Amino acid sequence: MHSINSEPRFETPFRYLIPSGYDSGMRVPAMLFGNARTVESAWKDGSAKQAINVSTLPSILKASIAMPDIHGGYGFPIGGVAAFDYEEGIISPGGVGYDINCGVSLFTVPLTYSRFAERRKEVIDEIFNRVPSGLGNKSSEPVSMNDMAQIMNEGLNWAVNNGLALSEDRERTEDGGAMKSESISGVSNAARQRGKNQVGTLGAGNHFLEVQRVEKIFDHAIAQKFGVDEEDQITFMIHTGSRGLGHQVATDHLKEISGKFSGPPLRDTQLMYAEIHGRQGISYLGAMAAAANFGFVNRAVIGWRVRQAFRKVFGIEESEIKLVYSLAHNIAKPEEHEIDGKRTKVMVHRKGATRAFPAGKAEGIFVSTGHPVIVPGDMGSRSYLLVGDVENMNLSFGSSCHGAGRLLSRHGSLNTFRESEVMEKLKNEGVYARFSTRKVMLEEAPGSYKNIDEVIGITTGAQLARSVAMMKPVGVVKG
DNA sequence: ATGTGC
Repeated sequence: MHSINSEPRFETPFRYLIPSGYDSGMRVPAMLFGNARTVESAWKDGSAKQAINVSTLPSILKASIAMPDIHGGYGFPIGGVAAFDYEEGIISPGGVGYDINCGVSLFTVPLTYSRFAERRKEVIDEIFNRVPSGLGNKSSEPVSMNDMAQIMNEGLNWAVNNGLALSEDRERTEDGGAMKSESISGVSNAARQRGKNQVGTLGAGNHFLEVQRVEKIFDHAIAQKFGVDEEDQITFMIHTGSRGLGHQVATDHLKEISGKFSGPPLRDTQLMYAEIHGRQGISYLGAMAAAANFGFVNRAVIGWRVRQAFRKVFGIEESEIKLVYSLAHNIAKPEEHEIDGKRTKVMVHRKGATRAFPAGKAEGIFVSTGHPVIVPGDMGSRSYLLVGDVENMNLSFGSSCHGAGRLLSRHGSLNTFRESEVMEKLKNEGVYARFSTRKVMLEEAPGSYKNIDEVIGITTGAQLARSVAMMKPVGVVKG
């Protein structure tokens, strides 16, 4: 049926090609970074098919790309990267996801593990009490609508001006924590109302706050430049996004774009898109940037609460706790890439994928090292700090993976695990955990996620990123 | 992922 040239195949041990001849609608190939097992899993759960669907969209360039942690998402796969011609191309809210600027931040604390362990429970309880978590949970200090406008327009600058972040945090945040928004008028009043009560809140599901111990440093020179000085050092990681505000922005714009869509029939209505420079595209992009800025502020404010908790328990000044990096793994942004030997401006969609430009290409202070890539594992497992590798500009639009990906469904986890054994397992692993609900504890139980080491092995083996350090959780706060 | 499932 297919010619030999259109058969999907491994081009290299970690690169699986689905040629554009595989399916009549494909405009470009689909390229899955993975091994035999992850690729099989992508065919099984439908996410490989989703990557193929993305390759049929107008103005897509080079390839529809997937990271080794690919799994099914809304229209576009999670773990997907797709770039569209900037001048005449499209923007698709499904290629960003509902949780706009879902992302991760990593901080270092000047404490060794042994000193931390003496007061582990005290400081984790302190963090749990200062950082609201769980579905629908609200900030203890709602901001004004005027603040909301500033947060959406100026991003992290708002947090710095209000004493909730350090000035230096800006150079350690993607895009300085302030994406340019043409206009925030595309953020509905409902979205703003949801956001004003959620500054500094963690949320639920796989969002978490984790205190960690640096277990292994792979690249001492890069680690030191990132501020990760030695093994046994304490770090903390925050994984959350733009909460109800970003979700509302996605909902509003998908509805608006779908209602007036006039393009050719889509394979999947969830692939709905707008022209980048059309009225709807401009409106969505402005609102998306506003939500992204809210996400950067949210992670920064949570980081500030944790800094305060460490000050209270250990007497460490906020300024001694350094941000390594805060990044977005659900975002679309204009970038320049070389395609077929030509510099081309593209709108890169990364959904469950991390920008990871290598040395020489990276933004600001990271030009000499490459961008840090923060890859959280599941609780009780480990997380990785990577750095963009030189080859990835040609392979993946300078992108890397973002996490482990679920193994069991939420429902499956609820049926599989028991409260007592989860707590026992965490305790045995040396993790003190606080949860706002029992349901989330079970849904996020160790064993619910794929092995993070396999994802990292593929990511580094495929030369998307290089390992810098590995961290083990020692305390967890979850929704 | 998300104040409201199919």
